[in-house]
Amino acid sequence: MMFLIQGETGSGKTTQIPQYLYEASIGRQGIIGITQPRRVAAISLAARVSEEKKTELGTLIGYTVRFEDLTSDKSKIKFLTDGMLLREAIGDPLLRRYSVVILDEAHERTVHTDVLFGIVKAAQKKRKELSKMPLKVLVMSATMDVDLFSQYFDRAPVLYLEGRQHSIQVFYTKESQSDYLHASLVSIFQIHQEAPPSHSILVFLTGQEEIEAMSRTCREIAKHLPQGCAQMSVFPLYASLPHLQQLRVFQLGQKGCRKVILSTNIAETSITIPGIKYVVDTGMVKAKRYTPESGLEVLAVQKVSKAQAWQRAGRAGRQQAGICYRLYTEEEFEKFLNMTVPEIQRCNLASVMLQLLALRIPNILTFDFMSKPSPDAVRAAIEQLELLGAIECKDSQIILTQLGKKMAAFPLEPRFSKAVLLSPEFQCSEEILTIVSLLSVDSVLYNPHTKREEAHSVRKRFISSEGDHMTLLNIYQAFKNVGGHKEWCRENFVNGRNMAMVTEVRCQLRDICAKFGVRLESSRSNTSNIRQCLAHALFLNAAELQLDGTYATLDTRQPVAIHPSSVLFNCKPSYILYNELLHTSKCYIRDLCVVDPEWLYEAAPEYFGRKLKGVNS
DNA sequence: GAGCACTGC
Repeated sequence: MMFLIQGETGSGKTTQIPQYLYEASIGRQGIIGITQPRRVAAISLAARVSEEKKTELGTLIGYTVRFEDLTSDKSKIKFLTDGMLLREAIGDPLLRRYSVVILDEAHERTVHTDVLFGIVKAAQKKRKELSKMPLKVLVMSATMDVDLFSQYFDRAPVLYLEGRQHSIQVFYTKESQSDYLHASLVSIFQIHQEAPPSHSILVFLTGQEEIEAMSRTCREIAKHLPQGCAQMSVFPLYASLPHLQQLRVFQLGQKGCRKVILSTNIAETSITIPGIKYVVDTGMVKAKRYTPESGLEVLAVQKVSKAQAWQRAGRAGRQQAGICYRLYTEEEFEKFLNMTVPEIQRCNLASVMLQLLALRIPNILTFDFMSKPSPDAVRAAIEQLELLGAIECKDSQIILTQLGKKMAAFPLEPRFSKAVLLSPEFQCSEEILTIVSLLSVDSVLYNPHTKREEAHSVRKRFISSEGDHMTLLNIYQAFKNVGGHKEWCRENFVNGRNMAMVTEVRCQLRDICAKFGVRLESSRSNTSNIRQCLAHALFLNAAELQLDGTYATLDTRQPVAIHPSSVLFNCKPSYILYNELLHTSKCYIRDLCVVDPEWLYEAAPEYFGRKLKGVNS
């Protein structure tokens, strides 16, 4: 059985449907699992349904997210992140514990949901063949892309639910706007002068810097408005804004004072702000794209999709009828893509391919994706995994190696799990675990731009001439030496929350290591072992100093520059590893580690032999 | 001499 449910936000589908299914005894033989793209959503939905059922959270209704499992043997309805269900599937590709799987928020098309589409489809078929308990699948989406879903799931029937969304009037500009920042300023103050101050305005912009600059401008203009005009409070909103400041958007506005929220697309899905009457949509978003041929990631401002524009407009009609001003013409809107390109077509696939192999998918090259990634991206991922020793390609068969099997067990990018598994050979597992943990969470470095100089000078004592990895390691070790004080974090411009996360991730990785009997030891004062180990795992991300003083990557000879945030910014080591290559205003490499070229050759002699030949010919 | 959108295991 397979159903698609299309229902707008507010239709109550996510909280009600699991309960109906449970009451109809469909959950008798197994669990009803409901996936969510975000942790907070999984947790809060479980809490809400549990309350409606008047049960204690974690008994009949529970949730599972990374680091937190609030379920018991009694749990029949379980909310979990899509990534978590994917992890579970690696241990049990048939998802035997589940009688129903509900993939919610499917329109968001996260990589995890996209892989799950294929997994549940295959599990359903396989369970039928084996005459096991049938798997019922429900896919829930808020947008009209259900046709694509229906087609993928063999023309599964679609149920349409009525929403409780209020009507929204949409206005376009008459003429194309060359400067969307200026256009949004004009719109904000026009609304401000015409509408009652209790009507809040939500403006969609592209990034932190733009939002901070616009906040300043708005506040400045608001100061000089004519007598009788209402006051205005401006709230910036973006993900890297400290949590407490994010929460300010939920405060009730002062009487007679207008709330203006300037936000990134975080307000599109993750954060719902009450009382929005007006939405101003610039039609722009900052998004990452990936080029498999060059391995280049590009972060650039681009046009939103139609679906995204509708999602934004919808934010105006949550509590009352709303109005959306689009700062582009209707003709321009018609040229927007219907849907945002799913993430699976915009990312490095190494992790995904490794997971598919761990899921024992017979042929990952022909895996039934709803939206197929490009053959180039698949090829690049396979190549990467082969170079890392995770897979072997024999007679057009791709086989997961013993190493690859272990790599797939870590919640890490393949190159990082490779570093962890190699670390015993270099007697530096403790240090590698720390470094990898530091790299897999948001930066622990806190750089408020008002105290930039101070942060810089305080951090000097941690700087290692061997690069950013070693500098981060120094910071972590200093943090541990003082017993992980909050006070210490404040004094040293370290983000305490992210540091706490590092500790949690490190514990999880340590547990997985223990399961595999990975020997854990410290290299003590020997740092070259650590860098050698990194070289053996990150050799695909190496750059070489050129005669003219610039850098080029060894992989594709892409010219790159050291990012100014690196401790190596003013240095010119001959060979460096980098964690990330991102094109913003230039091609920058970030998070660097000084290495010896011999280590690179040792790590992958054949590969570097090939690369050298390429240079000479 | 930059300034990175957003998630997740």
